[in-house]
Amino acid sequence: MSDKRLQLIKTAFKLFYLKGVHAVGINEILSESGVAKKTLYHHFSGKEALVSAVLEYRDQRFHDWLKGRLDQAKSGPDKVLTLFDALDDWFNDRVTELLPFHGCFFINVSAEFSEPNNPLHQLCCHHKERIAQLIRAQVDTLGIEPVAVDAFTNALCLLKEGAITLAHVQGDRLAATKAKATALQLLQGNQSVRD
Amino acid sequence: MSDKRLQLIKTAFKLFYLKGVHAVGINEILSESGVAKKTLYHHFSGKEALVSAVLEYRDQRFHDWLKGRLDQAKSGPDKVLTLFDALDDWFNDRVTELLPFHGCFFINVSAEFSEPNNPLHQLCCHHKERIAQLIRAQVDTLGIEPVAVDAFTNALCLLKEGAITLAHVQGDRLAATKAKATALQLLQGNQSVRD
DNA sequence: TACATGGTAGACAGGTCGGTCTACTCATGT
DNA sequence: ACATGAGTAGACCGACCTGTCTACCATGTA
Repeated sequence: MSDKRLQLIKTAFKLFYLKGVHAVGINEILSESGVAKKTLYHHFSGKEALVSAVLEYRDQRFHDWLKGRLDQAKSGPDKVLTLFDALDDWFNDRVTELLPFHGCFFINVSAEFSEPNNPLHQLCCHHKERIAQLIRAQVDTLGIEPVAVDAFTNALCLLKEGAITLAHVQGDRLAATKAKATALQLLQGNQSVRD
Repeated sequence: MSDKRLQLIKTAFKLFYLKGVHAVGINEILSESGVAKKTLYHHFSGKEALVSAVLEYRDQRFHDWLKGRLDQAKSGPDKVLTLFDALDDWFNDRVTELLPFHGCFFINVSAEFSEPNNPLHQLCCHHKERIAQLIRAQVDTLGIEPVAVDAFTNALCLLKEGAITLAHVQGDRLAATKAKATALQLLQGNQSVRD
């Protein structure tokens, strides 16, 4: 990957994430990154292709970060509860590699390109599916019945997205903590069924 | 409220909800609504004031609709589970007054105006708080301990927002059903503690 | 040496943006 | 009879948008 190309993607992400895609013009990205317009159109066919590349870039960064965090979890309930500790760090700007929290980039982009068959919207959907797979793998380690794995994975994904929304729209910095408490309650409920 | 003013708000909402605020120009709203530009600037000081009025309009409609649904619930667990039946109808376009589902308008607008101190963002936050109050009132009817009321209200809000996000970004039309199942599990967990 | 490649700076084109303004119509209340 | 206010149509302004293009500069390779 070319130097300038990456530079463009990083700058574009920073601005898109902060202000939204439609609110940021090509020229702003160029002046901020110090790259010439011709170079941009050498690497990307247009703005949409740049947005697409930015989505893939963020998908990779976010996925890697979360996988790293989940891999560190001790076996047992911690395998899933770590998810909410990671979210808590994200919401409260303790993860420098993700930049200051401004909601989920993919939810934000989905909001701007809300048609389900829009390619950018589909990239956002794909990201969410990858993250859900990551969570499912954690739930699998708990050793509960397959039906319960599905249900619990769904619940964790719902709580995760809910926490992101609360943290962003309502500025609720405790959202991850609340979600963790709910997840713990579900976990205990599951156990009592088994006992 | 003037006839033309309401017409502008309705048309603007339809377009903003479908395409996003930044993606829709004043001229499109005018030609779609058949209102003259001068009339728009007679009723609103600018585009931002129009967006603001649209947010208030949608807040009122959504709040009234949800309150109506929740009021119909039978006493007992149904008081809170009705919430997810209502969401299910919304996600699957069985609520004509809310227009075809394109996510939560307030989450979408928050994504485009993500600075917490932006007035439009704050209106979105205010809407979410009003809806949360509605839910809290339902939880109150369950007659559980005050501490549990807080926790359960938080959980329901998280599940609600999560369901909206899943339904929108991932196009998961079953999101409300999944959230309902999780809520039911929490409800049963709460009861087993009391027994 | 000759030439392709990736880069810079920035003028330019065609279009759209939000917003202002003029000139006109029409109903209503005094 | 007439002023007022709400409305229409649409020209116009300056700013900004995406995207193209020219002209030039390095650098590495055949």
